[in-house]
Amino acid sequence: MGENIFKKELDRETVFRDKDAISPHFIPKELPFREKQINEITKNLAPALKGKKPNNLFLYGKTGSGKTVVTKHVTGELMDYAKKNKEGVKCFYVNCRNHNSKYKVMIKAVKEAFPEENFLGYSAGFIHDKLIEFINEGKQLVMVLDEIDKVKDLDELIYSLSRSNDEVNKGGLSLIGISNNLMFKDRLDPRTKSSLCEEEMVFPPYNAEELRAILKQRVELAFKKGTVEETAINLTAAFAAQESGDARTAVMLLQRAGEFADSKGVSIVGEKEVEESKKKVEEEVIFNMISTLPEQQQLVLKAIADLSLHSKGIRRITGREEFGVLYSGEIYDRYKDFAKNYNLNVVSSRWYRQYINELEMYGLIVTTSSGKGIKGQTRLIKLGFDAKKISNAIEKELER
DNA sequence: CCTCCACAGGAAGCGCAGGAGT
DNA sequence: ACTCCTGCGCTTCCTGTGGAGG
Repeated sequence: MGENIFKKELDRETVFRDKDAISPHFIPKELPFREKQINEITKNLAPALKGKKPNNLFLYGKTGSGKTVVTKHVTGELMDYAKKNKEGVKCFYVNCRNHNSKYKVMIKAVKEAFPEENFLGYSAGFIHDKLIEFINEGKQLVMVLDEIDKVKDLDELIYSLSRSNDEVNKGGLSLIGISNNLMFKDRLDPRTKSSLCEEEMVFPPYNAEELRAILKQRVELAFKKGTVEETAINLTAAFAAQESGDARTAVMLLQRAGEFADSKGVSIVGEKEVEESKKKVEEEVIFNMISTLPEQQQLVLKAIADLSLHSKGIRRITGREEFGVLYSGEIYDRYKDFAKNYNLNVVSSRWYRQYINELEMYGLIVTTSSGKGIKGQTRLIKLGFDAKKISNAIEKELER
């Protein structure tokens, strides 16, 4: 009673100083351990300032290895310089997850070139001509295509872009392609490949020590002084290093840990908060996995969860006693019951085995071949995560 | 040792949807 | 707009495998 709820919310104690600085989209001024990559990209793009077309560039590296952030940093600097010196250089960034076709990318490009005009609905030919017109004024256009593997007709896109360069006598168009999928290059037309990969660069994952330094830098920007314990940073770095050196998840983990501290009204972020936030992230990952699973696989998983909850639990396997181990056959029987209850069709046992294999690949279950003590040959199946949580998650999904 | 059990997983083929070709 | 093709999810059929039990 009394105090306004918004005032209360705003007055709330927080460990953050500038929360943006720990969001995954933030681009820090300093990018440690990426000097080499920054230099190379800079060297590659510099000719644009002298009116020469830079080489096309292909950047590869796992998620959270700094590809996007480094590229945005360098192109930002380039634009700064160009603006001050009135050079005819323009950079723009496209995430191909949202712009996943040649047409969409081209639209984005001309919109960038002529910001005051609207091009939606125009023919592909018109768009192409418009782009040529822009470059022909002697300008250099640098396109950054993030997640470039998501473009459906990439061969055509790259072909028509490189053809554009032949059609103009001044100016040029170059691109920086970014991907975390190295395999996708093999699916490309050889000409596309050689055009896109005039220069290539690999971004290695960060190790624990590097992650620690990155986190420290971000903590300084985003958190109030003394609110984050050293051990919390170390633990976060260790977690993220385990998970393939992804700096983005590291940053997210710490952000969440801070939010946890705030919501609990604690003024210091310690190991406990980091652990809690990791647990939460993991749960979300599991839930996301389950919700993208086909209905039938959800049923199989539910059968496994249900049996591990309600069976006697302990079984004697090769002398040892193990908890929550199930036979393939009993799971199939339970699955059939579930499917009938939900009025869904029942797949054959052969296909059920296929499901089991896939669930194992996703890491949701663990399987072993049966050994001594069990008649016949079967697979022993165990849930990879807490049965109750999985069971609840599937329950929610099935009541869609 | 042989047979049976309780499966594992390969091969072939079927029906269907959605994209390419014309 | 039409066919044709291809990939996908699935069933059917089949052979293989390691231990239990007589």
